[in-house]
Amino acid sequence: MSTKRSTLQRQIILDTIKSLGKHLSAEELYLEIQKKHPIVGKSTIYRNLRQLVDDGVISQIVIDGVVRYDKKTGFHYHFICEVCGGIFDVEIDCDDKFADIIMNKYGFKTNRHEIDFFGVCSNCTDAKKTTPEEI
Amino acid sequence: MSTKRSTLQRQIILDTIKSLGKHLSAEELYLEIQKKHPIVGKSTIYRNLRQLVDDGVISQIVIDGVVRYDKKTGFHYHFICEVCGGIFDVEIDCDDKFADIIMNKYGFKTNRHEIDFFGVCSNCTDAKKTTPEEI
DNA sequence: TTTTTAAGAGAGACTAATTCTCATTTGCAT
DNA sequence: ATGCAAATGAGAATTAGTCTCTCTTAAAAA
Repeated sequence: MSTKRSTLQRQIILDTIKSLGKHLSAEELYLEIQKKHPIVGKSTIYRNLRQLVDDGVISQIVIDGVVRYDKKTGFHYHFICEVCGGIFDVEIDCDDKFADIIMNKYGFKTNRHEIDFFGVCSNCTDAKKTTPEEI
Repeated sequence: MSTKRSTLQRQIILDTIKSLGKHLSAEELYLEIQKKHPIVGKSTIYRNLRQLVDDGVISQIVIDGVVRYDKKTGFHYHFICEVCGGIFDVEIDCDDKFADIIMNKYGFKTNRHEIDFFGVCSNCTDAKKTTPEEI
């Protein structure tokens, strides 16, 4: 991690990301922070988001062309509900075989992968069940 | 597929995508087409790319925040080489268990997924082998 | 074939998201 | 306390893509 000074703004930004629901875009985060801390400018938010990603403190995901930030950095995937648009963290283990299969077939050395699953989340499935005629 | 008129421009765009190396961005495609067919305007390229994606003729991928177009539409994943930046189509079969695992753990119905693998392609691995002291 | 007409094209205005610039402020080492 | 590099804020610039509006043209109808 690079040498950083601790500023009020950076603290506010990080606190907001940690405390809030996940997967906000920069703009959403900006609006959220505006509510309680109008001191923090938009450039500062973009600048800090970039730094936090570079430092591996948070991670960046792109869903449907929109860049979003995720406080979760460890190993996980994402599930995007095509009905409500919700983005959910998914923790399943399918690490194992990929690297070997790809090495054997292509000679490529894989050190990381990302998976986005698309479908219908449980909330939306339940909602649908109550109005089956709409399906 | 929606009703479409066949125009010279659309043909040029589609031909260029089909004939060229894969995974160009809109801008790259525009520059490429400019070389041989300066008739085709940028709006037309964007408009047609969108239509072709909507019609399922080509597919759209986002790599490192950049939207790219892929003439391959069937089932496949992508491998991104972190050394040369190359994007390769990967065809491996790991469809099977995902949907069931996610349904059991989260109650989410998965109907599709995308995987991006990151690592070092064979070309770049070979290049490295010849200069091991740099690693 | 000519005529008609709506889809498509082209130029460039517009928009949204993000980065950059630069003058000002501020955390922190001395 | 002082100095200075790092960080901030405001807004300009950039980028990627969409929209608008007029002109052109593929192709259906006459």
